[in-house]
Amino acid sequence: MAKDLASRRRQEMIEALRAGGHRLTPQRLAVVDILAQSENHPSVEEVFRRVRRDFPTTSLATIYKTVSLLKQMDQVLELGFAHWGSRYDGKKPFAHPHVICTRCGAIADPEYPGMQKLAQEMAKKSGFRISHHRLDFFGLCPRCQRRS
Amino acid sequence: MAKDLASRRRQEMIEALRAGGHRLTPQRLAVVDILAQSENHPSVEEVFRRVRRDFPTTSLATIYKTVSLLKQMDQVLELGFAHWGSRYDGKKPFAHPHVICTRCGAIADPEYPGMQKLAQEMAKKSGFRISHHRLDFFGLCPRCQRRS
DNA sequence: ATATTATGGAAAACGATTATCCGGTGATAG
DNA sequence: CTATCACCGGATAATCGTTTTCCATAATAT
Repeated sequence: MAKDLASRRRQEMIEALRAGGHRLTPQRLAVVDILAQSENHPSVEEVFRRVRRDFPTTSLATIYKTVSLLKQMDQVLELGFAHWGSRYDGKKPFAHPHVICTRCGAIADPEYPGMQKLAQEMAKKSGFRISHHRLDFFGLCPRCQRRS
Repeated sequence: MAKDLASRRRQEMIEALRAGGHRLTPQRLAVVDILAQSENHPSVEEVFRRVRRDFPTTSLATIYKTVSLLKQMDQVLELGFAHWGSRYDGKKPFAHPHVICTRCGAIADPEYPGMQKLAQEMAKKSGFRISHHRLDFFGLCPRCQRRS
C-alpha cells in the first residue's frame, strides 16, 4: 500500500527544509507534522496549541517563523483573510478552491479541474501574466445549516 | 444618451444612505463620489487623500466609517487582503473576478459569466449553502511586464 | 575543543483597522 | 423659535494578528 498523503507531505516538507539549508529542530518537526496531517486548515494559533502539548515552552513567534519559512518555499498554502486571521493548508500547497463556513470557520476542498483554463482565459482578457489565483466560496457548512 | 455607470452608482449610494436614515454630509458625499467614479479600486488611504483635497480637516476615521457604512449596505465591494490593506469597488458592488498586479497593485475586472453555475457545482460537491464568493487572479499587469 | 552561525523564546514593535470620546450640527417636537 | 437629542466628524487611543528585535543557547564546521 502506497504511503498516504500525510506522510508523503511530511517527507516533502522535511526535504525542502534540508534542501534550503535549514535546521530540523524538534519544534519545526512538530509544526511540519501538524501541517502535514491536519484536515482542517489550522490557524497559527491552532498549530501553536498543538505544538505546546509536546513542547510547552514553545513561543508563538516560533510557529510564525516556521510557518512563514514553509510558506516561502511553497510547502504550505496560506489562506489569508482580511478580517479573521490566516489559515494554512499543508496537504495541498498549491492554489485550489476552498469553501469556508462563515459561522464555524470550517474549510473544505472541493475539486475543480477547470481553473487552469479559466486562468488562461482571464490572462487573455486582461493582458496580465497570471502566476497564481485564489478561489473561495463562503457559506454555511452542513452542520451549521442544521443549527441555523 | 443613458446616464453613465458612475453617476448611476452615485445616485444609488445616495439613495441607500437616505433609505437607511443616514445623513448626507459633505464628507460622505465626497467619499461616495470617489467610490462611484474610481476605476482603480482605491484603498481607504487613497480615498482619504482625495477627500482631503476638498475637505482638508477630514479624519481617516471618517473615511473608514463611511466606507464601512456603504459596505454594510452592499453599496461597495470590499477586496480585503491579508497582507496589503483592503481595496474597494464602488462601481460593481457584487462578487466578480479580479486580476491584481502583484507589483504595482493595479486591479482589473475581467468578465466571467460562469460563476453562478460554478458556485452551484461547488455547493453540490461540498454540501455547503453558498452565499458569496471571491475569485482573484494574481500576476503582472501589461505595464509591469514591460518593466520587468 | 573552539569559532561560527542559526535558532528559539520573550518581549516590543508594527500597521491596518476599530473603538472611544467629545464637541458641534442638523433635524424634530413642542 | 428654541430646546432637545440622535447623529456625525475629528482626534486619539486601543485592538489584533503578525513581524521584528534581541539575546542566550544549541548545532555545525574548522
